[in-house]
Order: sequence, then C-alpha cells, then structure tokens
Amino acid sequence: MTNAMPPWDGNVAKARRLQTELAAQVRLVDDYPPLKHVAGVDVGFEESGAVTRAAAVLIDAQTMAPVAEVVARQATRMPYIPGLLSFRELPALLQALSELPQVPDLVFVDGHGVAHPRRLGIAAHLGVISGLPTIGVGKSILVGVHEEVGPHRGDRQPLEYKGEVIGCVLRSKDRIRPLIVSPGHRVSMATAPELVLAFGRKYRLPEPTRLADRLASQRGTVRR
DNA sequence: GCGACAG
DNA sequence: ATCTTGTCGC
Repeated sequence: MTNAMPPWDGNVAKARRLQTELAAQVRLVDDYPPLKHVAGVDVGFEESGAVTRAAAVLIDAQTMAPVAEVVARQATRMPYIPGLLSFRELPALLQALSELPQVPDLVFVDGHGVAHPRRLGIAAHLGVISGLPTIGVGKSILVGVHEEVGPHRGDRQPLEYKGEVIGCVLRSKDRIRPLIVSPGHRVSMATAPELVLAFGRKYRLPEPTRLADRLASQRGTVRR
C-alpha cells in the first residue's frame, strides 16, 4: 500500500491537486490475476452520520458464494463533497478490506472509477493506494453524457466527458435503470462492464456490491 | 454568475 | 448516505 489517507484539513483545492497526482498512477490494463476471490465494498452511516460503517464481503469467484464478511466502524471525519467522496469513505473502507482473511484478486467498489472530473473516483483511488485491481459500479452519474441505452441486459452506451470515454452506462437487467461502470485500476475500459455482467444476473447490482451494500446499510440483518 | 453534483 | 409502508410490476 503506497500512501495512506491524509487527514482532512478542509482544503478542497489541495485535495483536488492530490487527486490529479494519484490519477497519473492509474493503469487501465487488464493485468489482474486469475480470479479466485473477488470482494465487494461499500459504506453506510450510523448515529446520524457521526459514525462511518464500512463493509467488505469476500466472494468465491466460482460459486459466487460469500466466504467472509467484515464491518469496520470509524468516526466520520469529513462531510460529503461531490468529487471528493474517497477522502470521506476510503479510511474506513481500507480498514474493512485489511481485515478480510484473504486478499481479493479484484474489488468491486460502490461509486465511480475513472468516471470522475479528475479521473480519480473512489474505485480508482482505492486501486492506486492499495495496488489492487478495482472496478467502480455507480448508480448515478457524477460527470459525463451518453446516448439512450437499449432496454435489455447487456445493452450499453459509452459515457463521455470532455471528448473522452470515461466509462459505460450498462443495463444489467432488462428494463431496469442502468449502472454506471468504469474501471478503477488494473482493469480495462472494455473489460469492466464484462466483469460486472459476469458477476451478476438476477439483481441490478453485481453480487459483490449487492452483498456489501446490504451489510453496510444494516439491511440484510435483523432490523425492525 | 448560474446550475450540476458518486455516496 | 439517511428518514420510511405499502404497493405496483416482472
């Protein structure tokens, strides 16, 4: 792991400069290893936002069955600022990831990869500082425009920003609102959507993110 | 200057 | 993200 997360000092301009530096380290090439285990990570909040709750789920790439689950809690350090999401959620996410019994071969992150103003969404940021292959799976667009996407699972359209393709809008399920998929690190622009389709089928979200999402938001658990 | 704006 | 029940549709 290269850098750790710098403490939040309220300096937005400085944070943006750091993103630009780290974005230069992103590698959009498929050099991830054979997939034995993949992980899904997501963040939720407790105590009206005072506590950040990060969840990591390790999944067997063959059976798609969960092998391990981890929940890490940390005091929330900064507010949500569009474009700077990783500075708020990465600390807890890194802790949860480090507590998994096995290092995953690929990580699905809830949020964007390079589909970001400075090409460093939370998935790309996590990839660069952990060195792990990552893919960003978002539910809505931060930046970029695209043409209408076909109605069936697998249909897609490139997401463009300032004349460049930064990701793809992918229909993961017939007639269901498409996902915004973009590579984070060590995965190519073309492979990212294929992996999302490969790890999902009956739900809108791919299994790794769906399970992490449930864990992070307290849902799949006892709640009344 | 006026909006837009991942989770 | 979070506050929240039932309800419409595949």
